[in-house]
Order: sequence, then C-alpha cells, then structure tokens
Amino acid sequence: MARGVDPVSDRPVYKQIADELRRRIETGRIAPGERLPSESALVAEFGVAHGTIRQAIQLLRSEGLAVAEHGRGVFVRNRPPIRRLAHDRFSRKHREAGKAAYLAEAERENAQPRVDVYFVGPETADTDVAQRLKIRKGSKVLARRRRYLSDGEPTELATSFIPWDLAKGTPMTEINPGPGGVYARIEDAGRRLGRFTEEVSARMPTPDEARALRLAAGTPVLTLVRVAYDVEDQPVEMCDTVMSAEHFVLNYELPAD
Amino acid sequence: MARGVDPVSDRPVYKQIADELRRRIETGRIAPGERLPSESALVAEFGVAHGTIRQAIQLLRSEGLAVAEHGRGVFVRNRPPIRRLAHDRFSRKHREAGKAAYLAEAERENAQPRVDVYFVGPETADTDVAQRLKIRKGSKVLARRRRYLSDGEPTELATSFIPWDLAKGTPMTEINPGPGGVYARIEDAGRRLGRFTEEVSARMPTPDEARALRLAAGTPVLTLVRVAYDVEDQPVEMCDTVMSAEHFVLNYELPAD
DNA sequence: CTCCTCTACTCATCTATAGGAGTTGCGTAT
DNA sequence: ATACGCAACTCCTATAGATGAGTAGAGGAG
Repeated sequence: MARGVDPVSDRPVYKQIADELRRRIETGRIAPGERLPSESALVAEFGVAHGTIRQAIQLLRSEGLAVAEHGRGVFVRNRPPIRRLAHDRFSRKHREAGKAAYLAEAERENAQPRVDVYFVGPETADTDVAQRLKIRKGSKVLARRRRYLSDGEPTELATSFIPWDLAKGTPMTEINPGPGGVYARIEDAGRRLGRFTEEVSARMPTPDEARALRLAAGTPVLTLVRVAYDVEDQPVEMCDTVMSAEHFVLNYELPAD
Repeated sequence: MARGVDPVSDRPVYKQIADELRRRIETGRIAPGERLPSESALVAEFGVAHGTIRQAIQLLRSEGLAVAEHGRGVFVRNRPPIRRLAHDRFSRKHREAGKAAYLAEAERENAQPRVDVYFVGPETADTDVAQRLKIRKGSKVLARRRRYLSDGEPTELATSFIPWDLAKGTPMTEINPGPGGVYARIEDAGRRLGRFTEEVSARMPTPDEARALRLAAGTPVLTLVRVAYDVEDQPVEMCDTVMSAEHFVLNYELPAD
C-alpha cells in the first residue's frame, strides 16, 4: 500500500520516496549516524518493489546524505569536521619556524598528522608539468607523491614536481626533506620564494582516488594546482593536490587593487 | 554470451561493463558527442540483463563521462569550455573601467553574457550572513539573487547581501545597479574597498541548483563565499556563489610572506 | 510543398524474484 | 568464561519481464 507516494504523479515514485526520506533526515527525525529503515522495511512501508527502494536510496547516496554499509544498514551521513586552509599557510614565518605547511595546519587543529610517501624519485615532465615549470616536455624532474592523513583518516593526495637541476643532491630527493619541508630546501638552494599561484577546481574522484582517500560514493574532490615562483618569478615547484571536498574549505584573500 | 566480462570474477559484472565502455571512451573509440550502443545492443553484446547494462551506464553517468538523452541515446560527454576566474577580477582597475566583474570576464572570453535577476529586495540576515557581515542576526539586509549565463548556458548562481543601512536609497536596490556593479556603488557610498576574502569548497548540488544550472547528474558544484571589506576592515558585502565545477577554474595568488 | 500520423527506435520506470556476501547476536559446547 | 556455529538480519548483484514516454524518420493526406 502506497503511503505518502502517489503512483500516478508526474514525479517518479523513487524520487518521491527519496524526497520523503530526505525530509526525515533534514528535520532530524533520522539523526546523523542513525540507521535508515532497512530496504525490506521500506518495501513494506511504501508498498513498492525492492528495486524502487534501491533507486531511492541510491539517489540519497549520490547526494552524499547517506552511506550504505554492507550487512549493517544505510546510515545518515555524519558530516566530518572541516579543515580550513588559511591563505597564509605557505608564508615564510611558518617555514622559518621549521614547519611544513601541513604539519603547521595539523598542529592548529590538534590532530595527529601522518604522511605516507608513495614515491620520491626522478620522472620525466609531461606537457602540463613542463608548461607550468617552464621547462621542456620530457625534462627530468623530481616527483614526490604522497598521502596526508589526520588522526589516521586520509585527507589529501599530493604530488610535487621540482626541476631536477634544482633538486639533485639535496634533501628534497630524500623521503623526508627535513624541517620546513621542500620549500625550505628550495630556499636553502638559494632560490628565495616570491609568490605562489593556485588553481582550484572540483570534480568527481577517479576510482583510485576514491580508494586512497576512502571517499564515500557520490562525494566530489577539490583539486588544487600550486606553482611556486622565486623572487625572479621563475617557477621552482608545482604541486598537484586532490582532497576530499567535504573535508576542506580553502581560504583566500584578494586585495582590492 | 559474455564478451569481455567474467561472470565469476570478483568485480561485479556491471562494473566490468562500465570499465569496458570507459576504455572505449578514453581511447577515443567512442568520441565525445558520439552515441554509445543502445541499451538493447549492449544487452546483446555482453549477454546480460537489461538492468545490469543500466547499472553500468548509470555508473558512467555518475562519473560525468556520459549523458543520457531520453528517446535519443546515451552520448559521450562533451567537455564544456572552461572559464578561468582570475585572482584580480575584482581589482579597482576593472571597476573603474565601468565593468562589473562578470561582464569583464565574459568579454575576455568572447561570450554573450546574460544575467537573470531572481530577486532584489530586503531580507533578514540569518546566522551565517550576520556573522560574516558582523551585524546582528535578524538585521535587515539587501539581498540580490541572480543567475549568470554565458551564450545562453547557465554558469553560476549568486546571492549578495549588503547591510541595509549601506544599500538603502542607492542604485544597489535596483535590478541593475549601474556601471561597475554593486562594488562601484559601495565605493560611491564612501566606503572604499580594501580587500576581499574568499572561501572555496565543493559539494554535490541540491536538486534546485542542478535544475537552475542545468547540471548533468553526478557533477559537483564549486561554492564560493566572498566577503568584501572596506579600508577600515569593516565588512560591506558578502556574496554566496554556486557554480558548475566543470566549467570553472579559480585562480589565486599567494605572497610568500 | 507542408503537415500529420504511424512506426520503430531510444531511455526511464517499476515489478517480482533469486541468490550472494557481510554483520550481529544468541545459544551451545567446551 | 570463552569459543564456536548458526540463524537472522543487512545490503549487493543479477535476472526477466512490462509499461511509459520522448525522438526520428518514412510515408501519406492535404
């Protein structure tokens, strides 16, 4: 028996059911972390087929409102704590305090930081990297691929590229580049940093990214490409970052002139 | 008969089929704009049930790789042109040239701009607006709700809030605030602008947003909250913007110290 | 020529059913 | 008390069909 759904309505039944469940979530009738009624309970409640209920739940999942756990149930999403990245996170004062940007952020948030280094070593620059670093495509660069975690939860994937001439023979080629991070080592190499540019966008994650960041289905990622320039305005590093969009807010400041 | 899928594999059949179709798209065997084989053709090709094909296609759609058109077919997505928002888009030099930021951008891109104004009028500030504008919750503010289009395609939704004391009796309360936009009128009112802050994040769109921006299913939005401050560092305006993530890249510049 | 209808195709929705796999908790044997 | 096994629950995958609704093209009526 259809309860609350109108099978002859213009709006498909599965959307009507999703609407009803969304309402319950938004009004707090089903609180964050709580379980939704099971598929079979919803079949009974709304008097529709199993597949229809499944479509409705799928919709809520794609909106990021619910997550399914195999064998346990479907749960209202707990909004994770949000990490705000300050616009001055790469300022020299933090670097001189001996802190890489990520560790400085983590400290402010009282979280236990961890970095998994996937790879550090030479690679050849693809078109995009070459263009941003103003070097020839195919040139040798140092690549540093890593994953950042906070209290054991993965938060972002980052890959840095540094022209090989600048990186070779320095601690940048080590797993741990030392206090202040790679940017401190670049300044040690005599290239004083002048400015950074950042390009921000968002998209759906690739399956690999979803796994590495343990993303729930239907949650987007923020992508950030940063290029560091020295005071001569020569690019010295670029960093490609992918982060779970719902964990992050990026803060920027623009002057009025 | 199963062609290219292994029904006893660990990976579900529908994902294997999605993998195969994704491969064809990525290798260009099915080019952007081209049609995928019809559902029934795929049922025949892979020897599986209709529902399984549907699940596979749903997956590709949620990844933004394909769009379905009712009655016509499923097409490989055409990547829309990307709009890059420069970090100096609110600089005084553009404003003094009599151009609002959006129109200046559109001109650079050779696109036909249009603005649908949904609402201009007084509202009461909610908690978030009040906090950002440093006014009391429930205070009167001018709200300006609008949608921007480029060559007829909707690109972003924006809502501005301006303290009522500042807006009342000025052209800001009109549909068209005049040359240079609202920011020019704020300066006319004697509040010289000093800086802007922007907070960027991303999420899945609400159903309303998806409709207003004509978003394909499974594509995220970028959200941007900008606050304008005068030279006394008092907030004078905040603007909440929602844009299709795949249309936009935001550019920022950070000083090194 | 234009307009209409009809048909054959497309995707969208929905039903009904079946077995799989992961989780939880209870009860029994040790 | 602890460990094991099992039953009952959860969601996941897949099948097989029916009906609806939008689109495109062929062909006939005007």
